[in-house]
Amino acid sequence: MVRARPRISDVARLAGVSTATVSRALSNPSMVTAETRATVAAAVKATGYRLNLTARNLRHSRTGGVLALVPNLANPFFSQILSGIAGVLGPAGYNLLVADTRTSDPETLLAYAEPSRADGLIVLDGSLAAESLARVPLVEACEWIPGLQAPRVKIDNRAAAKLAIDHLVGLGHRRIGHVTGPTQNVLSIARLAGTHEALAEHGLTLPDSAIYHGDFGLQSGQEAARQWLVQDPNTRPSALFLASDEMACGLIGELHRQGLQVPRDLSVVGFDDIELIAHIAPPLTTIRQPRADLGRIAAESLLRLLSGEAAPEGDHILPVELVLRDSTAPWAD
Amino acid sequence: MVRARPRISDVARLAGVSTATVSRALSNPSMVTAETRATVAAAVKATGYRLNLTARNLRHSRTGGVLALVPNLANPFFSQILSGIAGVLGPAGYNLLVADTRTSDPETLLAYAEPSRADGLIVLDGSLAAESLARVPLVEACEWIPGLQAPRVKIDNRAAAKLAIDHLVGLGHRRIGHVTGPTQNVLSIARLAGTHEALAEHGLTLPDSAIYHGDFGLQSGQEAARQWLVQDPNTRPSALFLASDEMACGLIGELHRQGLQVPRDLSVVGFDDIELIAHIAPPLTTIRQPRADLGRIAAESLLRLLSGEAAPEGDHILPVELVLRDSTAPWAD
DNA sequence: TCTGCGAATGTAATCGTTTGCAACACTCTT
DNA sequence: AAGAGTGTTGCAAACGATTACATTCGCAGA
Repeated sequence: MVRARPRISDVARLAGVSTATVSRALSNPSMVTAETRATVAAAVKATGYRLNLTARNLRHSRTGGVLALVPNLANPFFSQILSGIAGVLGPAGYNLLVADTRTSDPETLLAYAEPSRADGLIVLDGSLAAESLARVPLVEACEWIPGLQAPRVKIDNRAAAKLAIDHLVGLGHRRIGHVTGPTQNVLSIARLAGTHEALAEHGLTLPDSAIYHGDFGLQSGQEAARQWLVQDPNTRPSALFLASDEMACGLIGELHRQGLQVPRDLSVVGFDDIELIAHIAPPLTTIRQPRADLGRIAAESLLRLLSGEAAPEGDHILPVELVLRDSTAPWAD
Repeated sequence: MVRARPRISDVARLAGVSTATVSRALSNPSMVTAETRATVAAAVKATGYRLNLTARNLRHSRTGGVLALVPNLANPFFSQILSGIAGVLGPAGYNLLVADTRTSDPETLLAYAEPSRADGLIVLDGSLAAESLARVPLVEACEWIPGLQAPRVKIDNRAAAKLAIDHLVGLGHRRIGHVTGPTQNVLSIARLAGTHEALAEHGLTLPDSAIYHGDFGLQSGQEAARQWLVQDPNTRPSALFLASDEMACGLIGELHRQGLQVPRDLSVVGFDDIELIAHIAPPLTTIRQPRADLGRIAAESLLRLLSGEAAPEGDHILPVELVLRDSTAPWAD
């Protein structure tokens, strides 16, 4: 004999008051007498009543959800960011929805910008079309969409590149190469530009032969290693700055397999400081991004936006840090 | 001059039909004439109408969302599972909500089992209380909650342990140790039991001194290494089976730092086959779990459950596989 | 005694869909 | 010509909350 889920009117009947009073007692307690409050509370307990969020959301014209658009859910890089986001959203009473922008077909993707699905968006993919996202409150995190006007939470990728390059130059390296991310990616572009700039400041250049095109993934790091291996040992880079730790892992793994040692034969600087790379051999020198903070701050910004506050002026830039480990070594030609 | 979002009645007025007809034309096209269908479609386009999901969900008494309860969102292990889940849910028209069970306070957590928040649950955390989840359609994936009656998608952890142990015994190892996960964790328990069993089949035992208590994390692998290092080299294990790859990384990293070599000084078998460990030095021999499949199948099972199908009989067991790499070597005492 | 006021509560409209039922227009039998 | 059957549409009642507005009541002040 299961009876349906109790509604507010069941509570009201039992408490001997109107539904309006129950509603007020629950969501705006100061509007009712302490006595009624107690009566209602008792009735709630007796009926096992639980608020129906869908109904409330309909009435309030909101959804209670925030959608994170992630380029690739399977990529561990995003898990910490999501964790940061979840940590803020949960306590604030919002649901965290996630969607993978790479594996969704464009039509579905368009439906995400749909205000009846989520109250706001956290966009982690810089390759989405600006116009399809124009209508919804959103913030961009990590990556950003050129031409899209929205609060951005990011790091200074150029400054980060400079940290890496300065470190390598300081160790005596003169032939320094760069392994990029996907060609169109805003991060790849910024990091490559930063590399160029930083090298120029030291009177060095980045020849095309020292630019290896990757895609942030392990395989492409491996591929970069292969390209490097067949270059002339006397002119190829003695140090590489890679746009992701994953690629650095792939690269180092391949070099090892070919009998070469890092940092003896090649110094390597990664990017991201993902957890594992502190424990591999050799522990990787890298640029640390505060991933959880990125998520946290993006979520906080979005909440402010949703609560009607004006969008902040400039971008929110988080500090990066060079983490020195054992994958770089002095070099003398 | 922004006008409010168009509703179904706006479309109806423009098309010269009733809201009922519009609704049917959109969600049940075969019920209306091709002609009306066209008229409605034109009106939809003209008004820019988009269905309000909250209203539909209220009417249908559903939420359109599925909630994944993840023990630790920051742990990359779960990202592939989530990816598998997302790949199924998206096309099926469900939103994927995620929540971190570790960082949520118990009260919030209880609210998750709330049917007005999600239509169903995918539980990835075996440490939750069975009674709080009794009411909602759910499936358990990877981990499971003892005493909770629900479809389970998992691997055979004992058989997996046996694969690892058989491999090590085959290489000549006789003193084989195990690094566990968190003590209470169902996976830890199963893997430890499997290790015991498999060793017994070979006439070997697992003394307490060869059991190292970890928590799946990198640090605890490091800690296990330290414990192993101070044991008598003549009696301590010559091979270790670890309940996670992360711990194996932590362990190997620490051994390297102390000047020991894997697999020369110690053979190591991990668990999970997370992506990176194929590229570290040495590439790790491990048990592969089909993580994306776990997520995919869990999501599919839940969808079946939600569509009213009866729950399947037994658990859904996915195959594991021993992936041979270079972290294990023959041993002769 | 009467008026005015504020606090607590009730009434009923509303949020935007879906859908059971009824109405209607046909066609086809008999 | 009446009745049955079929296919299309409209009416209006849900779904379950919130809230503007109305009402009631008690009490202070004139």
